[in-house]
Amino acid sequence: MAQSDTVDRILDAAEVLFAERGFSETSLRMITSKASVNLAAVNYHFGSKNALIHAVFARFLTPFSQTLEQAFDDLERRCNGKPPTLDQTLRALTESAVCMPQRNDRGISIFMRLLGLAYTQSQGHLRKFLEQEYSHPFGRFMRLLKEATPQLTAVERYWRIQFMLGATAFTMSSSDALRDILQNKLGVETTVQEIVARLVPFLAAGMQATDPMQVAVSKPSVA
Amino acid sequence: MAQSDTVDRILDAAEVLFAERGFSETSLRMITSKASVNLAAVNYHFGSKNALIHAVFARFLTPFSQTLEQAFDDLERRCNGKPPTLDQTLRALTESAVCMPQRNDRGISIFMRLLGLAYTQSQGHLRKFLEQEYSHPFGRFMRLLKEATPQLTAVERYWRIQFMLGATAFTMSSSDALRDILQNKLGVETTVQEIVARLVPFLAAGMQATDPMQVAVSKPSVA
DNA sequence: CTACCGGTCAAACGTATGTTTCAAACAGGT
DNA sequence: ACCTGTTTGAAACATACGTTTGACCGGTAG
Repeated sequence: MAQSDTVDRILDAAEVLFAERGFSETSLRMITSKASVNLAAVNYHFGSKNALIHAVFARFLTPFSQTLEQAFDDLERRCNGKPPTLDQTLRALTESAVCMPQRNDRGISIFMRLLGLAYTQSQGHLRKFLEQEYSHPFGRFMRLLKEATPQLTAVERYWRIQFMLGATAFTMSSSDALRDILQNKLGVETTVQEIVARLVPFLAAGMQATDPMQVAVSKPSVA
Repeated sequence: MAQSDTVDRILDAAEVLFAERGFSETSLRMITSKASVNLAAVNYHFGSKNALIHAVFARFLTPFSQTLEQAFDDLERRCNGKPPTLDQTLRALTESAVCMPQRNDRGISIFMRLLGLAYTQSQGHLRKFLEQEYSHPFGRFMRLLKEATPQLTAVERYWRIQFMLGATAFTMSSSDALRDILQNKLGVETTVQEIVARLVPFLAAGMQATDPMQVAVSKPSVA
């Protein structure tokens, strides 16, 4: 305990509380009291609440983006030259997320929810931070998606990617609550791995649905 | 102007600001100054900020749920006895939403985003309010979905409904921004009706994907 | 021993929030 | 015109927030 584990205690507490309650609804006083550190420690070590939020994301996202880039490298090498399929691309992403070394068993669940919140809550500073820090793996994922769905027009693909993002971010951002509901209503336990295993086929099927606009062009009066 | 349009001005302003910034991030002072009414008017007319949030939802959701129930009535009458298909059920929902009398053209977009926030932001009071106020049409929609997808287990169907909700709420909530991006990048105009026309086949395809868990049971070692 | 320095602590700061107060303005019925 | 209940107005209220301050502690180097 020679040099402060204060920083880690703050990050641990902040990560959990942010995931449970959102960013604005979580005060520094809640965080510091959960972490059993002094209130001033946050501003001393991180500078501001926003910087703390960035640090929480960076602690997970930096190793994750490295894992992901490597997974993409492996995937492209295995396909030597040919573009990977949609299913392969989605699995590379989800498996990189699931297989990250976790601090605890709820780690992946917590972080999925944080990512969902990042998209949902209007925290301009956070989106800017994520964009300029992690644009490379994100752009690469987009390129793979494009190559995996050559049958789609650019416009149709654009919208379907939004649909995928939405289903993912939304589900993950409330996955704890949803899991509880499921447990109460149907008495079923669910892991994040299971949710992801269910989500990927749903997304892949949606991405590969026949283009309604193309159908409309070729068979304009179909029921 | 005999009896206060203050109430409506507050609701109009609150609806827009909540959709743009979320609930906690929107103060009563922002709302009252945008609405050009006195700060105290909110607590006078609604009682509290939470009650104002409820009123914003009720103003849209009450007529919508009536329209929806009627659309379900029509649908079931047309199918006399046989359960409606998934596609029919989804269209009944989306068309009821799109055809609601709008206060302005962005009305549907604003409200989709609010629904998304209601699910996402941890506002216990809101979820409780929505559940006990609109459980009937919601339960009816769920029953129709169940009858339209008899091949799914209850658990799988539950999650896929969440995925659908997510894709819809997310896309609709930011459809204005997304439409602008699309126009700038690809020079394409898009209407809300078109987005819905693209969304429904995506959702239907996702809902009808083969169940990954069933596959895993019957062919455990499939690639 | 002294001087320093990274770190912690209790306390305070300024600001913004939701809510309350109470007097003034207004409407409609008689 | 005069009440009566309803609606607005400006100001204050108490509270919670993020941030800053300055004293204090425990090593380590000069």
